Amino acid sequence: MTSTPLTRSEAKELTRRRLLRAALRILDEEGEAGLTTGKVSRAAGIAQSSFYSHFRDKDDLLRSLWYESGGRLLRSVHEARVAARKEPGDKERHRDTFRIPLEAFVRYPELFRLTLRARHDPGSPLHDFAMESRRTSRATLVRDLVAIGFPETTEADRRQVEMIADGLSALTESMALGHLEGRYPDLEECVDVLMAFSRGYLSLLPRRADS
Amino acid sequence: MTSTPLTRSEAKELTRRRLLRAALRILDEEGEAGLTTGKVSRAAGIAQSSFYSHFRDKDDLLRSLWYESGGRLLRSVHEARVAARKEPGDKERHRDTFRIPLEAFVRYPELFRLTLRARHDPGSPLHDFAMESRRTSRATLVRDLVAIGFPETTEADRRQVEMIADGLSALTESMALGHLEGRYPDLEECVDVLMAFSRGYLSLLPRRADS
DNA sequence: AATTTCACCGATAGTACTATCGGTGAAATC
DNA sequence: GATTTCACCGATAGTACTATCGGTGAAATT
Repeated sequence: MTSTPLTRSEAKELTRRRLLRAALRILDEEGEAGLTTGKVSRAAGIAQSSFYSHFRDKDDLLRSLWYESGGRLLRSVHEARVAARKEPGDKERHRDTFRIPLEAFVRYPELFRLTLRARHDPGSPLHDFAMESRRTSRATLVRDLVAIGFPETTEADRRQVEMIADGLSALTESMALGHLEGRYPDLEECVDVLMAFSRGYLSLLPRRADS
Repeated sequence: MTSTPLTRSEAKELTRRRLLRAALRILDEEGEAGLTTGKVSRAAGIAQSSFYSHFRDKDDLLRSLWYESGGRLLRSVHEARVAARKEPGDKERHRDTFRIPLEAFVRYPELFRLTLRARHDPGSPLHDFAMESRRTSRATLVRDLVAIGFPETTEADRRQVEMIADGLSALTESMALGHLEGRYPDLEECVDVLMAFSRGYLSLLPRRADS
């Protein structure tokens, strides 16, 4: 019971956070069609009209949700992945490249699912953001694979690395979804399977001529 | 220019098909939020109110779309996959297990994307159908994998086969998406990569003691 | 040929939601 | 202590969509 001598701006910021949190919950439970200014406001304990003291309109809320939460999540995954790839050849580091994104997705399930939904729904105000972030993510992964030794001399090479990157993302996401659905309680088992699949695409890696 | 002495029920069936086709196009371009009885009807060349001569309500339209088109697609994939697995050990049959679903997805892009969208959107009237069909699909794949030799004695075994099945679906779907986005014009290249990944999970297959 | 059926129409009642408006009181500023 | 600011409120205009209704004419049935 800390007494609450909140300043005006502190109180406002608190309400804003409640709105964002409520929006995320509603989105996760009912999808974008279920998200209305009325529901969010009621869930946050304010009148529907007061919503507009915090956001210009509904799209503004969604954009804020993306930038202040979702974008951060994806960026952290990329950074962690890049860091993990700094130690190539290390078996445990290799597991990390799967474990870290997996843990990030599982840590923020609503954001993870929001991203997937926005990616597939062309009508979502977040569709373009989701696609853009997907492109970035893929480009990062491609760079990592090239660093490991995948060739990108011909167009066909290029396409192949991109396919592998896409495949790895899809695999990781499906394991995270399975875990969140309660089917795969142990994340390490998920990493095991991801490692097994990775043995497959590594067979496409040409033998090094040097060293 | 065949003259058109259409019977009444033929004309009605034609209108119904136009409605379903228009709905599929709008869904693909704008998502479920963009689908209104007015838009579909106008696109099919009838008045908004006439929509209700063909469907009880909007959900009825979506359900019809699912059962008369989407469900058929998924069933055909399963059947083809099962048939392809009838010849185990054959390299070309193995490729078929990837090629056939891939071709089915690519053949009906709107239905494919509709399925993905419904799967991720809890607010969609098709969500439950999509999840159910996903479960069926997974179960089929698991049975195939067990037939190949994957153990399912312990709970951990069971989980692992399911993960592999999930992974294979996710991989195939991501390749199909990449092709539909124009990034992977050659489906055989997609099959190549899927085969490479499959080399990985096959390494989890225990050596047979007999024969 | 008379009668019935029904796909289609325009009009509209009903519903749900968005976004704006003027008002209020307490916090912030002067 | 007087004044200003502003987060919040209820009320409401405006918009978009759903689904129903009675009417119409041509096809189908008798």
